[in-house]
Amino acid sequence: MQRFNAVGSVGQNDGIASPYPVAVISLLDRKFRSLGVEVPDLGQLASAVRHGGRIAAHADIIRAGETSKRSTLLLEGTACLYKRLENGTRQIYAFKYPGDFCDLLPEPDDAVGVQALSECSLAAFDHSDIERAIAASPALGLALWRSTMLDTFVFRERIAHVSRLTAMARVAHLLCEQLARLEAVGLNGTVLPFTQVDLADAAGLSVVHVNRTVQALRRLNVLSSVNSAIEIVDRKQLAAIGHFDGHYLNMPRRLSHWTISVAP
Amino acid sequence: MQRFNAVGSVGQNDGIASPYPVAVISLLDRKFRSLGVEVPDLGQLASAVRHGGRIAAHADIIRAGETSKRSTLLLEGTACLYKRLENGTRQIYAFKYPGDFCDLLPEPDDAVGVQALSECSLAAFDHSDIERAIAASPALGLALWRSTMLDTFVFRERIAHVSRLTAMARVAHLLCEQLARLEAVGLNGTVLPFTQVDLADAAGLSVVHVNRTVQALRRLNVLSSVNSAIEIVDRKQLAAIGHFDGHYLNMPRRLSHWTISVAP
DNA sequence: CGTGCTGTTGAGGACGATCAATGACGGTGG
DNA sequence: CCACCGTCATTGATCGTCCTCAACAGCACG
Repeated sequence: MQRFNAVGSVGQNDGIASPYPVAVISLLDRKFRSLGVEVPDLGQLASAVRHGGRIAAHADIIRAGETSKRSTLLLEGTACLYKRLENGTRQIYAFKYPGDFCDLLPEPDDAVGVQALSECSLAAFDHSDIERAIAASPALGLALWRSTMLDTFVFRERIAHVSRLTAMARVAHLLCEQLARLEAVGLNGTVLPFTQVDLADAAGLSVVHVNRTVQALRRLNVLSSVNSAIEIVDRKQLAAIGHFDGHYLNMPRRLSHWTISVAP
Repeated sequence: MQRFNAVGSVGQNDGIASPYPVAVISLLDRKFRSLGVEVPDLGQLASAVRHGGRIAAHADIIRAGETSKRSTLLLEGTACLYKRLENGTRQIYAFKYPGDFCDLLPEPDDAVGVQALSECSLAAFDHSDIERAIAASPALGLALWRSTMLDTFVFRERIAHVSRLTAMARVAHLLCEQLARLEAVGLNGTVLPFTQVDLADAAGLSVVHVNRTVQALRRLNVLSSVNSAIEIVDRKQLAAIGHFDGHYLNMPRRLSHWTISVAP
C-alpha cells in the first residue's frame, strides 16, 4: 500500500520552475477559463511575482491572525483553509489546489489560516500589483470576483450536506467535489491528495468514523482497496451515494455579465 | 402567548411608502456603512427602482430555477435563501433582512430560491441600472463585492458550527448571528422574526429537537418563556452557549482597500 | 532504533432522528 | 356564527448513527 504521490505538478523539474511567470500564466489561465472568463493579458500580472518558494507539508502558509499586503498563489501541491476551534480541533473550510489563491480575501477571523497538506510551491503578489493589473484588464477583476462567488456557492452547498446527510454520503459528496474541482484546473487523477485525517476535519466527522466509512466504500468497490490512499474507482456510484450534483460548480452558465475594474 | 410582530418596518405607513427612493436610500446607506463603505450618491441607484410590491408570507420571492435580469432588494419583512433537497426538506442557507438583496449573485442551482417568511415589501432593479450606478460610483461596486465576501464568511462559519456543535450550541449560535445581523442594519429588537420550523431548517435539525432545545434555553432563562416567539432575554449567556464570537461579521476592520468599478 | 503520523479495530454510550399524537391559534367558507 | 383546515408548538417513546476512549500495526523519518 502506497500513499498518494505529489499532485498538481506544474513542470517536470524538481525545484521551482525557473520561468516562474510561465507556470503562473498557465495556471491562472486554466483557472479563469473554468470560471468562464478569458483574461487577455495575464503576462502583466505574472511578471509581478514578488516572492515565491517551497513550503513543507504541515507547515502554515498563512498563519492565523496575521495580516499581509500580499496574496499568495498556490502553484504546486495541496493546501487547506482551516479554522482552529476552541476545543483544538481543526475545521477545514476548503481544499486549495494549484491555481487557487490562498488569501485573496481579507481575513476577518484570527483563528483562520492556510496550511500545506503536502509540500507546496507558491508565488506571492503585492496587493498593489494586483490592483494595477485589474485596472489594466477588467476581465481579471471579474474573474477574481467570480472566484469569490464560487466559494460562496461551495460553502453553501456544504452546509446542506454536512448537516443533513449520513457520514457515508457526506464523505462521498466531499470526494466528488474535490474530483470536480481538480478537473476544473486540468488535474484529472483518481487519487485525492489528502489523508483520512484531513477528510475527517473537512467533513466534520471523527477520524475513526471516516475510516470505517472509507472501508465501507472500499467494500462497495467505489474506492480502491489496493491503495492506502483515497483512490476513486467508481465515480458514478460515488456521486449517487453522495447525492452529488455539481450544478453549483458550473460557473459559466447563467452568469452575470457584469464586468468590474479597479480604480487605484 | 403571542407570535412575533412585523420586523423591519421602514416607515409608519401601512402600504408601501410612497417615496420609494427615500426608504431605499436609507436602507442601503445603513447596510453599506455596516460593510465599512460610504457610498456617496445612492440617489441615482434609488431612482432606478423599476418595480416593487408586497408579497405574502410563505410565497416565493425568487422561484427556484428562474433567471432574471433584475435584482430584488428586501425593504420590509424577513425572507430566506433556501434549497429544496431531494427528500423534500428545506435547507435554509441564510435569512434575509431589510437592506439585503435577495438575488445579487447569479444562481447556479435550480433548486435554490428565496421565500418570504413574513409579509415582505420589495424593490426591483434592472441589472443594467445597477451596472450604470456602479460605473458612476465605484464605492457602490466595492460595497456589493464586500457583501459577497461577508456571505462567504458567514457560510464558512456555519459549516464549522453545524458539523461540530451540539444542537443547543447550534441553535444558540444561529440566534446570536441573527441578532448581530439585524443590529448591523439598525434593527435592535430581541424577538427574532421566524418560527421554530424555520430555525430547524436553518440549523439542520428536526423540528422536534429544536423545540426541546428552545424549551431548554427557556428553562435556563436565556429565551423568554412568556412568549411563544423566539425572544432573547440573556444575550451574553446565549453567546457563551453558542461559542459565538462575531469576529467574522466585522467587515470594517482589516479590509482590503480595493476599489472596484464596472465597465459597461 | 525510537518517534510521529496514519490507518485500523473493538466496545460503550450519548445525542438527535423518527414516528405518532395533541392542543392552540388564525383564517376561510358555508 | 360555526365548522374546517393548515401552521405552529408541544410531548412521549424508540432506535440508529456517530462520538469517545483505548489500543495496536505499518511506515517514513531522523
